[in-house]
Amino acid sequence: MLSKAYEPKDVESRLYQFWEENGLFKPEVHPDARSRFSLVIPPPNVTGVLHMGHALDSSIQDMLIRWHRMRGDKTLWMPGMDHAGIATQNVVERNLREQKGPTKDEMGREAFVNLVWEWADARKADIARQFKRLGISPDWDRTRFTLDEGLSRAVRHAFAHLYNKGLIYQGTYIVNWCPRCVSAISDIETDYVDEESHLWEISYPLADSPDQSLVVATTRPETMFGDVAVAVNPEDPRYQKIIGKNVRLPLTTREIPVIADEYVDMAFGTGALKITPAHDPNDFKIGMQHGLDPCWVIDERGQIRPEQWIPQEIWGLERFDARKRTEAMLEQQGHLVRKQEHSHRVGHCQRCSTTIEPLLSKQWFVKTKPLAEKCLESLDKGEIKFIPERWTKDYVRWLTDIQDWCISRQLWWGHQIPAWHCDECREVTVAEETPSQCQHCGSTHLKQDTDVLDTWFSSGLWPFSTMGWPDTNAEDYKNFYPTDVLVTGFDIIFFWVARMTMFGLELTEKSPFHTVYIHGLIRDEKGQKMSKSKGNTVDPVEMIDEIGCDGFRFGLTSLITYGGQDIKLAKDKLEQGKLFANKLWNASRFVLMNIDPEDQETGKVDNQPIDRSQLSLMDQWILSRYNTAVQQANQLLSEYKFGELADTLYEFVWNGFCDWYVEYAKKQLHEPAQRANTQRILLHVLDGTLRLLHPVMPYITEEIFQKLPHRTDRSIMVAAFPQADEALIDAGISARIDYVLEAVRAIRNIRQQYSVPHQQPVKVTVVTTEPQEREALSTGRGILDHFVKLEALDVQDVINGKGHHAAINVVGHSRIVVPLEGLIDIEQELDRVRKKITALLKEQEQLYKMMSNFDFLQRAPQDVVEKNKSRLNEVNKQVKALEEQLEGLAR
RNA sequence: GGGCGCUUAGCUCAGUUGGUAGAGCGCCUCCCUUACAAGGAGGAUGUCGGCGGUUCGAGCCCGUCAGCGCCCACCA
Repeated sequence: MLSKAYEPKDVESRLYQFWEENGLFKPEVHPDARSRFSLVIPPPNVTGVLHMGHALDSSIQDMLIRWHRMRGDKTLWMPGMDHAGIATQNVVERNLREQKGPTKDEMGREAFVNLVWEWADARKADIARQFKRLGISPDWDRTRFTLDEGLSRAVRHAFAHLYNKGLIYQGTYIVNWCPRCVSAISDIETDYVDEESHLWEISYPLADSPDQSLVVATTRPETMFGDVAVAVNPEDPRYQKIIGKNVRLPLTTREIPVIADEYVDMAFGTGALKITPAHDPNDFKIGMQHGLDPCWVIDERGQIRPEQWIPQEIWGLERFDARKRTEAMLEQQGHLVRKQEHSHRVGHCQRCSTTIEPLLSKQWFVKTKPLAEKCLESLDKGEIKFIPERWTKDYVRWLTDIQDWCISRQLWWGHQIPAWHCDECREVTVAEETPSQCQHCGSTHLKQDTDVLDTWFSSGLWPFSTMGWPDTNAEDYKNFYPTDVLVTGFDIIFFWVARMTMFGLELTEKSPFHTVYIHGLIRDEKGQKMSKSKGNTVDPVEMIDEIGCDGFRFGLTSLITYGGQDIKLAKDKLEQGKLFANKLWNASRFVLMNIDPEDQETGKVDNQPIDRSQLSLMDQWILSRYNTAVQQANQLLSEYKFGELADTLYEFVWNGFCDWYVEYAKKQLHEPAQRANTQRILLHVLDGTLRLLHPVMPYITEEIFQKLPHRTDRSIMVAAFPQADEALIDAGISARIDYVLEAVRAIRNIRQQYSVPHQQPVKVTVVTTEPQEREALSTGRGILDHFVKLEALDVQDVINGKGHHAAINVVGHSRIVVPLEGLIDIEQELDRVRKKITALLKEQEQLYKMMSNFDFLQRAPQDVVEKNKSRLNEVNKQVKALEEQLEGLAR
């Protein structure tokens, strides 16, 4: 027997242990399956704690994997975590700083990396523990980490492959440089923010006639010492005469040429652009085209280099201090023509928010064009599709305009680049395993490149590196690659999804998955993005403690939209999930306590199939609705419509099974002829419903399932997912019974409206010319009788007779009429209604008064105003309804 | 500068082949009836953002405007 209320806590830990101990998360539960289904989890960063996004993401994946497992597929869900290079290194460095420990440079590379490992290992265990609270079912024994030996080998293999094909190269280009992380970062790790700044106009005197000058406009005066030219548009009439001449760089003695380049916009600033190739991507391009050598001003920590072409006053200054000093010096020497307000977009490091310094430096790059083309071809061939489809556009656009990907990072935590520099011939040897000698000159004096790879490089290999690749004979690789569906948020389509398809198609010649399911972002109740800095994050584990895993997951699932809209986290939705779990629990209690054990010893009950020749109308109705729900559930799952799935199941369980069938079953259980069959139907529908719900609500369904007397499976996880029995879906019966139930509602409404006591039977007249409705009423008489006590049921074509004091409701094509004479004291009822109207009118008056006061004061709190408004609305409507009632009574 | 999404009940949102507007919460009335008061029964509620068009018929298709939000882009 089930306890009176569902207690999630002990059930959850007990069952999770049961599942794990019985190896139910493993593919081997279906050793002989003909079809298979596999997923890889988007590996969470070891820096993080589980947030609502993970909860959503993994709940969706768990639904898919549980569903497929129940369908008998051989399923693998590969779990794991990401080393999150830059993020993790930053956190550990910060910890060191807070503990006033040694800096990483004082510790040295090896000791520091060991420390990070220690920290990461602790975090990994923590994250796995949190994940398990979600009730998800990946095969934990396979847990991978992007820095594991196997995955590292995959990284080296991939690097060598791409290098040998010319798809990885080393080059000197402008990269986004974070002076705080002291590393290059990629374009998409840079966030642009509009900032209020200034546009400085500076006069550069002509070298041959110092009394004339050329005025340039810049947002970064401190970089002027790196200028190697001033560019003007070749069409610009203002500057025709000075193209080719030299100007002198203020505050220095250097002279630089005035060049012509079409890139320059004549309308912007003064139409003269200073060219600083070392610190600006466009300037770099122009400089290259004009054969100008770059001239560095700012170093990798964002400080001014001590170089002879830079005024000594600003040596070693931080960039923004240098800007102020430069401005002051320019002003002092009369070179500052103007300083205007100017807003523009400035790049920031995604990890630490530091302003990016575009810096010319030597880095490793992936040549992305050929890889991206493969992705686009694959998309054209229909090998991959996005749900919702609209994300395809973003994916295509990004791949079409793709820039080469800077993959080297000047960090210590990550995959060290498998490239060795020869001390003698200066050439590079790239190899999967540490080479003993230089490929080019045979020298043994080799030094490995000190940089590590962008963390997304290893993530990009995730779907196959976790499966044993590059060993293409690895069991998992053979059995489970390519995977089926990738479930993630839109924020990492570029970072991750596109990198996986690029690498997958190049390295394995297969798309790593055929479907990408993109869900919305979880926002807080006000619709704001959740973030630690705003302090509006919600801890899913706390939520689960509060409302139980199943209720939480159900609530979350019902919020998922097929359109991938962002999700505003509404607490009451989750509460609703909790209530639903409770409802399911109690319905199950009812079923179980109404089953007669046939055999006292084993507790086994009547295990006979449902006798289809003995079905009552309600039996037929519930079986039809149940099988419809089954059909829909299968359909909705295959279409990834999870929100609709939750709605469908909720509606069926609550409004179909509990509200009507269980209530009617109470009667049928008392009829000896119907008792056994009713028990079988209750059990059958309950059993099927549990299976339908299991992918969404894993624990409670398992807990109840294990109490079912006739079950043969050891766990609901391996019980078959229901398939609809179409012979039992009967639209005609459904419609007729739905009509009868509508009639029940109408009669109840009338009874309540006129306060007819429940013991008192009523006479009902139904006026209808519809043959189906007539028929439904006659066959459904028993149902009507059970739900609303009837004295007489009369069906006719037209209202006959005097019908005074009749209450009328319209249902379908019928009018349901209950004569009130003899049922209630009309005078008394009239009096009661009149009194009520008077009271409401009084309240109405008060509310109006209050509202006009609000208007007058003009500063009432919005929520109070709204509450009043809606209350007023209510009152008005009630008054209207009561007046109508009054009219009916007086007739 | 391009692109995308959203606007439906007091609140949060569903609503795909165009065919009588839905759910949950909240609100009102009644009920502790042994599955469940974390419940039951009943009820009220909408110019589907504005305007125009296509259609026998538009929340849905087309055009346009407005408000909100997001993404992308090298203009110093």
